[in-house]
Amino acid sequence: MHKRIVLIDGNNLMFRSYYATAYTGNLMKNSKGQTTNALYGFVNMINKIIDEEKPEYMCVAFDVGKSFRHREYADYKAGRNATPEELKSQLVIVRELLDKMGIFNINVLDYEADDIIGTLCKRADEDEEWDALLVTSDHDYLQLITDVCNVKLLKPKDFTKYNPQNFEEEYGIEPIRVIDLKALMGDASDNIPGVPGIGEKTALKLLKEYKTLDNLYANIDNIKGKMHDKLVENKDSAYFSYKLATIYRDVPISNTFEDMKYEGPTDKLDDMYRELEFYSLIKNQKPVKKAEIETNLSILEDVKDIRLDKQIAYYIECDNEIYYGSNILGMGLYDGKNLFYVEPSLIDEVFDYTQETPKYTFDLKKNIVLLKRFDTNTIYDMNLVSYLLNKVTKDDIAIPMNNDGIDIPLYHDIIKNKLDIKQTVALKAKYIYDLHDKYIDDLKSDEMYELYTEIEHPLTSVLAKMELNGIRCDANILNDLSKEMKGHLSEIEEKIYELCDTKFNISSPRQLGEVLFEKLGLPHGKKGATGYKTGAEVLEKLIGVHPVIEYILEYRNLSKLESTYLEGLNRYIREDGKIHTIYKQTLTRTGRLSSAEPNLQNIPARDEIGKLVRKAFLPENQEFLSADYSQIELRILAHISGSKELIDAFVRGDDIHTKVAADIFNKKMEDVTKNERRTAKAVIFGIVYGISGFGLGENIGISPKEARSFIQKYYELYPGVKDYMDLIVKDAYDSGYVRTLFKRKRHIDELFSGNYMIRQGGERIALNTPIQGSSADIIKKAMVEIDKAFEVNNIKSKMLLQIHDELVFDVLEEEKEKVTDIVKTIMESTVKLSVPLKVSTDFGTDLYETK
DNA sequence: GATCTCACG
DNA sequence: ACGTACGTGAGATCG
Repeated sequence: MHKRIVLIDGNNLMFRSYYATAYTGNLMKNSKGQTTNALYGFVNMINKIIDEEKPEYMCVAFDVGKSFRHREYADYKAGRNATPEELKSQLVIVRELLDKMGIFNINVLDYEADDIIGTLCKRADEDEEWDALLVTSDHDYLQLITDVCNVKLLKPKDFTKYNPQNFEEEYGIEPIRVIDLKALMGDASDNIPGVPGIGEKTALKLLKEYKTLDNLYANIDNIKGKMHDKLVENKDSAYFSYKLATIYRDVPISNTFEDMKYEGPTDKLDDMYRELEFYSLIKNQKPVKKAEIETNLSILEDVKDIRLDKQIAYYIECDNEIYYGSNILGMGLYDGKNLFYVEPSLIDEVFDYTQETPKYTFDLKKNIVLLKRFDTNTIYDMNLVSYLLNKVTKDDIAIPMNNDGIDIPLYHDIIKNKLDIKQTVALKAKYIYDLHDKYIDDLKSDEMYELYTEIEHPLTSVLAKMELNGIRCDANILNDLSKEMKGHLSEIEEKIYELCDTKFNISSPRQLGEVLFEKLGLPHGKKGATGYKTGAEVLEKLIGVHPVIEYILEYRNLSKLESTYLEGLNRYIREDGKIHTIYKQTLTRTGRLSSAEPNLQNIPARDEIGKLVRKAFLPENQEFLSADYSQIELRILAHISGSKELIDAFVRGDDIHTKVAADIFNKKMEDVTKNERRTAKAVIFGIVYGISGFGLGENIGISPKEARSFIQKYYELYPGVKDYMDLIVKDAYDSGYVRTLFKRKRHIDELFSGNYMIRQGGERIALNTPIQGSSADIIKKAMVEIDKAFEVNNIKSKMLLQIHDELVFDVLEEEKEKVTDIVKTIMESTVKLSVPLKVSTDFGTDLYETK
């Protein structure tokens, strides 16, 4: 019976894990600031190996410092980037982690991990009793493959296992010839020179013919031409490379295989995971906690058992993430002393009884919609606060994933213990209660307490009203349009098949690409990850090249309309004839809202045919009122940059695009052409997004050079804007975050990425977030005030939709004037900037007519 | 579940 | 040499 040992290149797997996620710039960290991304990936890999191979013996080898190769060859591994500090610190911790996992790990001074593994492999080769399996992503190891010694090679997606047979099938050479292969082709990552001009393809071809490097040089005269000369010239380099690529197999290692027996993790492992905050990996929960929870929990029978002298926390669970119309499963309640489970039927009574008591919860908006009940004494919503504080939350759990140093059981412990709904909701209530003080302190010290109390918290009730109210949508109108569209679609479909002389699925980008660019041979642009790109941008350039293009564009246009808006929206019309969207208040990175199930913030508005969908949206009362901020983002840019020129233009009431066009093109405003205004508009938009000359050029169809000159001109004309851009980026680099007008904070980890592109992206985020986010702050504040004003003035009209810079109301005929006045006045004056805020309003009897 | 495409501000 | 505008949600296809 053979014994088998699994030998793992620890350095290699750690590097792999690190770089697998590091490029995004979002390095995973625990709450103490220790980077943990490589460790997390590493543990998962090790667990996978254990799971798949069930090893009885294991050894993980590491490099420490420089090896003998560095002495013999000064340039060895030269040109390699220094190991990042974030990885170095993890390479220290990983050893401790392996100890706790009960896995033998080793390093030997002067040698690299592959030498250690090579040596152990040699032992297995020479000892009848032993087999070995090597795990790495380094192809060098393939030279070690023998009948008893296989290699599990980590490829981009998964492991591939190699033995001598399947290796030879794939490469056409014996495993040991991997050394000869490296001698010829070299290895850029280790700075092994090889023979310049010979790559993998040629090297493999030569070795298939000559078997070995020695034999190749023995028959060098059989090779003709340039290759002959290259090989002769670089013979020394080839042999030197051969030496470098050879894994050394006589490292002094005193440990025996028996020392490397794997007997499962130690009981310290969970503590280590806890320290690293790898909660999902913790397996052995102590049942103690479960018992504690059970003894403390009681089912509420009499609401009078609830203590009212302090505050109480509650959490309500329902059976669907789309909470509108879902079923309440139960409520957890904690009064500072008692932990209750409340049956759904008793919830209302609890709110009646506790009316005067301050309450804390998580996701107040959901609660209001579920209960159709506004509790003015719910003064704290942990969901909103966690969002502002940038806490990690998970949707299905909806509780921050770490306990922030408060002495309560980790949420993960609850999950692992498979607590029932009663215990889960009760414990969630306790979390909300216990973390309250700390979170409020954090809000205050992070200067976002006011943002919370003045804007986000009151806004939740306003949004709940909007969701509960819903917007009327006429299914008949959608159906009629749908019928019409389907007719058009099948006509167009036939035309396309005819023109392409083949039937295929037009909605499949892949099939469409094949037909257009291979069958019809049309000129194609860039290829995407999986094939040709067939987006509207690409197709529009082909208009006129082939008649089918226009039909395809129309097909796309109509099928989008049909599936997303006509059929799509229809599914969301409820029994009351209305659509009730869910506004997500804790999702976007900038502070904007988002709308889902369905999304009512992207109803067609530009395209004439698409806009027809809007005819299905009808007021309950007489009319819709739409009020939208004109150029709010530019006004904010003017304000926060303090650009005198831009501020003056807005104060004068200039048409800003015309004004900028006049400045850029150096002419009077009245002489600006439509085209020039359009160009200026694109330049201004681009500035807000941090565009490049290339991007602007693409966008408006001019050369990058010309585009750059426009941007340059803009900076010269509005130096304040340029100064602001430089300053905000510098600030972001210094502090790691940016803020909006109301101090909403966004951390930008991308700025600290090793990847240039990601850093550039981070700079654009730094530029744009204060603008987009401040705009969100302003309209949110306006919404809160409008809601209050409606209440005070006993207005029956309703706020229905928010579309980032626009509000839509359902207005009673007799309130038209008053509502318009309230809305416009509040929106324009809720925040005083150094430029005026302008709001334009419009009425309509359906959404198509409005605006 | 990832990818592509397209709707909105 | 490379890649190139911010923030969203949703439907269809395909491995």
